[in-house]
Amino acid sequence: MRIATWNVNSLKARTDAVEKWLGRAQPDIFLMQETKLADSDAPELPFRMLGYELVHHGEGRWNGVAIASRVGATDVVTNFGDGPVRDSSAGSAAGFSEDDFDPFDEARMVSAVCGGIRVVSLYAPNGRIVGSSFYDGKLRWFARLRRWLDETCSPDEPLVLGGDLNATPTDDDVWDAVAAHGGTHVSPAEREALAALREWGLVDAYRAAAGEAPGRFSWWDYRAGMFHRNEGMRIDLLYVTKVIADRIVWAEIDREARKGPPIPSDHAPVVIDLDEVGVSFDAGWEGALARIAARTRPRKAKAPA
DNA sequence: ATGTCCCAGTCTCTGGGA
Repeated sequence: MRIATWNVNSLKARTDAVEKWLGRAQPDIFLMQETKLADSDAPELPFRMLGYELVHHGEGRWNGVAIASRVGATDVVTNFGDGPVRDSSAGSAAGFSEDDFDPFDEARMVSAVCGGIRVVSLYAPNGRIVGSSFYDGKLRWFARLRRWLDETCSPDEPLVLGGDLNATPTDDDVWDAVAAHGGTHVSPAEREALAALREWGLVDAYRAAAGEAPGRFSWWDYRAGMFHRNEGMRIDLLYVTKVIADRIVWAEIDREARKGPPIPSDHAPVVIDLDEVGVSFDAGWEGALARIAARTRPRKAKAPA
């Protein structure tokens, strides 16, 4: 079982790239973010031609999350079950004052049960500036996510929560914690929000498999040659329950997919493979994580140019 | 190095978001 997540930065602009990548990577379950499409414009047919059922939750111009699955998709949940999001197709929706911003008006969460696993595709708010209402909304969004887990999910079930979380778990996940983003993505409150997910019962799948793996990022700004200098952040995460974690046999961030031409997304896909048989967590957390890391062999970080 | 890319409308440029 192969599961992947990728912020595609417009599925419309990236349809060809995504199709090619699906043909090469062959994920069974594929989470997407920033599709930037209305549901009515979701490219269901191209996905169906490749054998995937597409579950799309969008609003038009911005945001948008989706799940493509070739192992079925049932029990769909959007927006934490809290009701419809806005329509940002038209320009009238453009531009929000700080007072208008509400992350729960936006298409940032979709979930389905695929192949016996509950999967959740997430696109966390950016936050923009620490202390802004956008930042406060980001923290409220993370709190809602944790409450949704508390109320609807169990840490004992097979669950994969993945996507662009727009936050780095630790300083190891950012090229320069001081230079990064004027404080967002690295702030203590954002990291506490991620820690609250792990404390609920989730494991950072890539970190568990790859070990320290310095310099392995999933996002690089388009500007200033940051990709070629490998100045990025690991903000695209797959957080999984223990019953999933103990089946991980391989994990990778597909840096090749961040290269052009044509113009790529500014994010790279994150991929994990699950075996049918897992290691046991019974002997203890650290031991299980060490065994997961021992049997996986992600590539080394590419040296900066 | 305030360096790019995506979107829609004001439509070969601009403003907004990342």
